[in-house]
Amino acid sequence: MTRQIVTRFAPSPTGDLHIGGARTALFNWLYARGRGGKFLLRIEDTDRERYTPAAAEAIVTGLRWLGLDWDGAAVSQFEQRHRHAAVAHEMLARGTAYKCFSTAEEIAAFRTAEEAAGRYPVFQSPWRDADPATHPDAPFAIRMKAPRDGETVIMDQVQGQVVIKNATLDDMIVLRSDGTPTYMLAVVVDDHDMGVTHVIRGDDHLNNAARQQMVYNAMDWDVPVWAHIPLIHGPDGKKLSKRHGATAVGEYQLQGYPAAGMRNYLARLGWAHGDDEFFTSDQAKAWFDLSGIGRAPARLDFKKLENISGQHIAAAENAALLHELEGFLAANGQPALTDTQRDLMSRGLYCVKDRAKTFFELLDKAQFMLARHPILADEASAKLLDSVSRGILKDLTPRLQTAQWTKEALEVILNDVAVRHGIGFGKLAAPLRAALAGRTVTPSVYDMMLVIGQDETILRIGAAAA
RNA sequence: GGCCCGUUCGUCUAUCGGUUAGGACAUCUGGUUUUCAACCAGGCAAGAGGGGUUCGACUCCCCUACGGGCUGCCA
Repeated sequence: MTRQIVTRFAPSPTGDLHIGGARTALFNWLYARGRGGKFLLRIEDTDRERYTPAAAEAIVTGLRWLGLDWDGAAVSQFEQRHRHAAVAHEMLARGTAYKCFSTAEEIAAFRTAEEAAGRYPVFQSPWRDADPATHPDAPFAIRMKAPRDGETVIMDQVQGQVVIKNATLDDMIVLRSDGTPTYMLAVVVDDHDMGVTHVIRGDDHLNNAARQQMVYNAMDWDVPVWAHIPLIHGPDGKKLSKRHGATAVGEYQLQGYPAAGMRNYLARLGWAHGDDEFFTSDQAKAWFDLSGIGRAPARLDFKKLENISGQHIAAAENAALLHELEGFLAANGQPALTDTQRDLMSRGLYCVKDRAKTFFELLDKAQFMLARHPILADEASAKLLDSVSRGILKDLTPRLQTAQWTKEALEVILNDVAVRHGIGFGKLAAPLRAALAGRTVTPSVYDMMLVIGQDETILRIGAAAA
């Protein structure tokens, strides 16, 4: 029996959940969930100067919206600091780490001097092999005693075999002079303690993996499976930043993208399963594999996001779609739907959902269900309600009053009225659309009449024809 | 500067030595239509450059160019 797969998402809470981070979380989630494994969440909050509870909360909110559920409670890395320190001291005891009394100022001075001389060597602590008897009674940092010769090989599921010469790596600090652990130590200890079997993260950590692997070795721990995925770039190919527009997942929710569409789009960024473009999360879980991840950074394409988003809105169950729409309204600080509106929407969603790419568009197309008579005609549709058209609408009204409210019966009536006035159906539909919705762009006039019902239809036509 | 990673249509990608280099989004043309969306038919469009290896390279190797990352007592 093979070990259960455990993945994790370990963001640092420095702001909102970044779109790149969201994709990393998605990949971890897909990998674990598709294999009956566990997906864990750990907040890397060891940098107390930058940490804010609001940022940690934003990450949780973002993941929840995306529908990426994690197992157990979120782990705070900061709370594990004593455990990290204990491991650092164990490394000391094992002789795989040593006390370094060089001060930050000394190291900085060394570096500036070397750079001024045109060199960029790694700092080598003079205390690496110092006799403990010579140790001063002063604060010290604990540095890992990294091998100086040979090379460290990372077997990466995405990048392949990556060889890094040990001479290019310095003895990294694992425990600061104030007794707090560094990130390099903390990740390894936490991942080990949490039983993480697969580390799937951005390739900005690829070089770090070599140093972290040294910590695993120093502690005789099993090295996890590495998978370093390329970062996401902006449409111009540069590193994604604020000027590219939305970088936080929360902004995508506010812009009206459904979570399922977001997951689908993000999954296709840097990963492919043959020619499949549109798929559900269940399919993605079944298909997702590390071997399908590309090695080149991907760019954001909002047009494609919109397209995928529209497909997911069209394919959604009405009840679920309505529920998510209400979440969208709440997130945007919009008033909640009234019972009447919700009722109309659940009956009429079918005729608007396949023509909307986002919830904004969906709401716009659904305007005829949200409004009550009298309908305010916008400028373009008001022009359609001239005296001739109003006359036709007046003529239509008595027929509607006695009509059986089915599409077939309404078709007979409208066609008949159009013929009697010697106009094409389009000429009749245009003012009718204006009367019913006050817009020039709406769903089919039949669908609108059937959804809002006979009474409301007659009231709206009456108001427009007056 | 050093080290590491990358480079197929505008974009996301398929291809895992032999294909007319495929699909999707976008875009263009035509059709359909009750407006919009959708839909149908079709078009445009790619292996960064240069060397090798091989009967044969998008695929393997090297160099160059370009892009990205790391190089902290940040994460």
